[in-house]
Amino acid sequence: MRITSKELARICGVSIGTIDRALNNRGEINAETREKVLRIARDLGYRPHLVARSLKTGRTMTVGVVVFDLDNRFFAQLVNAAEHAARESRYFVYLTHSNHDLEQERDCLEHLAGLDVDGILLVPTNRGPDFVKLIRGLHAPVVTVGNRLGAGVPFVGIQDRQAMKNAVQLVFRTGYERIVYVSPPLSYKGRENIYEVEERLEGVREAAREIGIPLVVLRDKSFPDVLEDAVRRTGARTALMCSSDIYALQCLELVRAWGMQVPRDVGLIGFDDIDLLKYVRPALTTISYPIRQIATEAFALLKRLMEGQAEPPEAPLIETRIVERESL
Amino acid sequence: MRITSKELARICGVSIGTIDRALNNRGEINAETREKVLRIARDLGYRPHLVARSLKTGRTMTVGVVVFDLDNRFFAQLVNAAEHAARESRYFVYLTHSNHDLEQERDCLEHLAGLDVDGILLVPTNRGPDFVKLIRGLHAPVVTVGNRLGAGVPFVGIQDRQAMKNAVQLVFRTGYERIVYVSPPLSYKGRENIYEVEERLEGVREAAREIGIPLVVLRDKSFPDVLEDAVRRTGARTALMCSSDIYALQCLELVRAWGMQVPRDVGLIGFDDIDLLKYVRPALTTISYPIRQIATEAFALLKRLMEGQAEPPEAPLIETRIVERESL
DNA sequence: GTGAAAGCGCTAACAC
DNA sequence: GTGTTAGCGCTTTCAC
Repeated sequence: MRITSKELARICGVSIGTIDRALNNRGEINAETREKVLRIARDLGYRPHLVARSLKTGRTMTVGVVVFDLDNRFFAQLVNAAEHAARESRYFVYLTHSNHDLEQERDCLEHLAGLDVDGILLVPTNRGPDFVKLIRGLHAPVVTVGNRLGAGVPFVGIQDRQAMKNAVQLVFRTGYERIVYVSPPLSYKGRENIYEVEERLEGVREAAREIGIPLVVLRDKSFPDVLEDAVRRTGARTALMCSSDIYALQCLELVRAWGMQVPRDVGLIGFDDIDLLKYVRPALTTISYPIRQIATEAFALLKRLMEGQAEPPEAPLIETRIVERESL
Repeated sequence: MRITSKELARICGVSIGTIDRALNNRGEINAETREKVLRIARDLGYRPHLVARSLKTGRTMTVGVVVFDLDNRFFAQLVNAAEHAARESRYFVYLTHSNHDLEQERDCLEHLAGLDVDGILLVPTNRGPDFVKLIRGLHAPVVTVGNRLGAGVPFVGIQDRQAMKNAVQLVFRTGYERIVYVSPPLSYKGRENIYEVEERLEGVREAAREIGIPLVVLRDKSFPDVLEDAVRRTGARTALMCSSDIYALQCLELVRAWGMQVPRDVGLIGFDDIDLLKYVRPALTTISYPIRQIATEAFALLKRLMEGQAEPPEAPLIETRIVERESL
């Protein structure tokens, strides 16, 4: 069995209060006594019972993280960076994962609240007033990432819309005469929060309109079936823009299958700059998503919230940059 | 503030004992009373305080996971699968990550023990008797994955050695006349546990000796500097074998840079079958690492251990299979 | 069928 | 400088 402070007190021949003073060096205590307690504690492998401490102090020094997909490289990086930031501030991480399921996401949040986490980092798939109400009822600060809930729920994100506008301009400047934008839905069970997908689409639309470059939007999951037709429809020089790198890679395969080459026959640009791009040829031009920075800033915000600081819920959106490689 | 069972009792006008009977439907209780309590609890958003429950019951329904690298796709999948398995058994996951640091790994384990987790899933980097002693002192069952500690520490893994022997045989049968095996060290700060790296190397060596096929082993981190020489040294048809897919992808790039083609000029085979291979051309032949299965079996074993079952610490190693694609 | 009370291991306030 | 004690929110045993 594990050794408790009470037992340690008995063995050291002092009171439990003295044990506490020695272990957490608080208050006045005889140096000799402290040394003795510390030594015996070490020898016996005493380890404070953090659950009991939490019950007493009301702080768990723990943050919960809720993502909807860990298999996705993207979230893995997010969790990684968050874990890193948390550790630096001596917080531990409860990882939960909602598996694209709206109900499971609510469960995760409720459970984390039950575990009395000091704060929660959430990549939401739910949205709407009921969900916001649930979040407020958690009695723990929540910071969202990726999908914005609005309604004053703290959020850290990037300038999706502006990023796409910049990309469209680059496409135009590079000499392309039309754009096919591939933006399939991220599929969840049930209703979805597709804030980023919508923002990016809006950015493309706005910029295309302003510039006056023709735009075809493919929003369906079955875009591979219609892509070739969309690309070859005219003789005009076409750029394929994708709402994420994963789709861009799919497009790359398809284009190759038709016997066309990137960028000679068609231009291609992705979004996210996922790390596996370094193994892809031709090297994909893309928009970088500063996931590390997002995670770090999100945790920093969460930390300030956990420490009771008043904060504006939404910090300025983070700028992105285009990573120009070979595909455009 | 959150609402407690005591307060709920006051509001419902019953005793705290009755509250418990209603909430956890135990023992005999008047149906009406129960309904009333349940209704009020729901209306008030009562949520059991899991920390307090744990303190009382001595079980946290939580498992700790310790990996040394989350940025690595591989561990992300492991964590993901483990989280999945854990959730199915109503366990929650504490994720910690040792960042390749031996000391940090020990910290993680100690902290998890302090958090009173019911069990721990560990991908160890430390090894040796002191580390095994530390693990035994945790007072929680530990299952290791990836690197074997021996000394009776429960372990779930694959037949690394046999997998490599099979691969060497395939290489030979396919008509290659010599092998260059690339197996750089996984770098940790300090001493490392490289059980799998060693097993794979040993498998290659044994099989090459048995078959009588010439073998060059490149164990250094700087293998890119000497690879070309090692490959071109003779006119014999050469197969490049790598201890992991990541190195195989690096080799692929290098081979291309010399103006050679895979598999026409040189054969290539990796290990792990990481998912990003689906975007790589030529498609890489590799050995699949059943990470999902490993995670699932590891958690299943951990669960039996947590439930107090006596178990042989090491289950039979899991078989692998070669995924034949285009590179060999 | 319900209430009262002890106690999990720790921290912190108070007494000596 | 040290000891004693209450109490965090829950579960569980024992009365009634």
